[in-house]
Amino acid sequence: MKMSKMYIPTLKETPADAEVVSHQLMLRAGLMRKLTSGIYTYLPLGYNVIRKFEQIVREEMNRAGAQELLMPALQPADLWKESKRFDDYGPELMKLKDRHNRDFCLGPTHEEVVTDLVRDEIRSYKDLPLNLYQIQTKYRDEVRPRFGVLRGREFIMKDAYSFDLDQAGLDRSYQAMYDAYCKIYDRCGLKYRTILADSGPIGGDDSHEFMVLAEVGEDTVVYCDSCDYAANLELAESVLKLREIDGSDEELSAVATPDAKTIAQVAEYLDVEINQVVKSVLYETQHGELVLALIRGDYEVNEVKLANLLGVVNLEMAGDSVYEELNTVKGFTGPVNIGEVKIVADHSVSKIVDGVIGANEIDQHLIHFNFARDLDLEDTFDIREVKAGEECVHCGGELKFAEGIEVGQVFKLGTKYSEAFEATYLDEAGKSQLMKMGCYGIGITRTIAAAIEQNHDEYGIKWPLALAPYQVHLLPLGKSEDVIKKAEELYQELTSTGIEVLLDDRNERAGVKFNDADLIGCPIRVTIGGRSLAAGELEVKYRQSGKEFTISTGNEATKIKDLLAELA
RNA sequence: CGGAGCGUGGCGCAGUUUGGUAGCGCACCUGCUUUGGGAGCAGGGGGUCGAAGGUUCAAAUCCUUUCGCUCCGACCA
Repeated sequence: MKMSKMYIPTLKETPADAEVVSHQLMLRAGLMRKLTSGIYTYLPLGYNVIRKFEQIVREEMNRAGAQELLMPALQPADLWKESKRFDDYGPELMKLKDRHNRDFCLGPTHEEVVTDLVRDEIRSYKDLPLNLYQIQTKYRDEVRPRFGVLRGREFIMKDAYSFDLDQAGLDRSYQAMYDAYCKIYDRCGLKYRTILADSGPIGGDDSHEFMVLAEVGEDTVVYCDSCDYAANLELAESVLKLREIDGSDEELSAVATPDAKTIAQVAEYLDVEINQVVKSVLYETQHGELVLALIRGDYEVNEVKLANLLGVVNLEMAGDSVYEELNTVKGFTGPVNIGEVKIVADHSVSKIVDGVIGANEIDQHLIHFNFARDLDLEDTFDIREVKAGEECVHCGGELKFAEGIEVGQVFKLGTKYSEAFEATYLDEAGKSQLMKMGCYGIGITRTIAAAIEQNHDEYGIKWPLALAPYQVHLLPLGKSEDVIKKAEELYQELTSTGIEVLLDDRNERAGVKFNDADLIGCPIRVTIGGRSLAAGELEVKYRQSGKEFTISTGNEATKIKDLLAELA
């Protein structure tokens, strides 16, 4: 493509409202422009990159036996009510009404639509397994869109859905998708890690996330430095060190703790270790159920673990009215005499024999708390948030934290949706069976941003070859006829052999061309200058490594083709 | 949804405290010169100062309301 004819509005200055590098560079390199918060127009160059990535995704999905289709983005609410997700999905679901006041939503994902399709069309075990996918614009009414395309309200996603006869089939489909995802990210030259994940409101059993490690990751990845254990912080586990305390056998008794509302203040006031104080956190589920979570003072409650344990989707810290209702006081809440509240205790409090708890009265705590004696609870659970430096449950190694951008996720859904939608088939015995489902997503636009986060320098983007909008950037310098003629010839020759070339035929000074080339970041830059051309040479620079060298004129196209093959 | 900040030509910003006829850099147009890392000189075009209402002889500036955007948090893939 000739730059003089292509719309590539590069920016010299960094846009003020872009915070992260990928966002800044996507604007600066002329890949996209913002329409409104979290919603972007993809310009020719950016759309080029998107198509590149989509093509890789398509190839690997097809190779793995999936079939592409296209489902509607606009969906009737009835379908979502059938799966209970019209409410469960919460405010993230972009809802709207038509002129007849009927409820609709814009799809953030397509389990409902695809299951509805398949239940009507698939009747026999002979039709399974089936894996359908699409690449489509998705919608999520984000609370806070940010980081450019990393967290948008409208974004492009590849989503696939598998339907199998039984668990063994689902396991095979899942593995096939997992393997395909690895190939996709490998081909893009991305450094990633797969981690165990929480399945969130989508539901299901097994799930892995594909995380691109970067500086601005939104998710915290917990990984072991000596084995391959890695998990989302929301699910991560670690070895719990219980502290054996020789406690007295004294009865619970109230003590005054004026103004001591935090664990640290209580511990200091009473002169006890923080891990003798029991933290009591009051939550309210989406169904209005009240839950008091107990955890040792030196730990934090992991709300995702707690929500999963309770089997709820939404969990919020209780509001002031709840404290009034229960006749207790924020900062002095405790599990004894708390009233109509479900109590969930973390393993970390199970051995406490001389602990401190809130007394449910202002400026009062209870001491000599003995967990086993004073509470009638059958069990304790893991609702504890892992901290960096703790021990790995698999090998005893040290757990570390890293930031990651989630670019893909695979789920085993099981029968959650086939049950809700009665998606069944007749087996060989003529008996009706529920299909086993899986779903698999890749954030297309998000992956592009992640690739930039991982491949850039102070001058611009350094595209991995597979994602580059053009493989070769040709820079003729000056107005000499020889230079222009050579550039035109080389451009034609390379293009005709299928190489993607961007020719900077603009009437610009050398500095402008060099800077734009660095910014746009094509893997190979070929400079054609008056002097070097007269000397029978073309100059080559690799954007990724910075390596510079010259090639002699004559058969340049072949030579450049060889260089590309080397880079691949 | 809480907290903070910002809306002034296409972009980046100053001007707002102390009201007095809207400015700078980049970009754009014309001409001349220049031509290997974001050129120089000269000339030129372009702005309902986010919107609405109010105070005033006079409002970008003061007051009220409202909309939008960004960041932090909560939340989330």
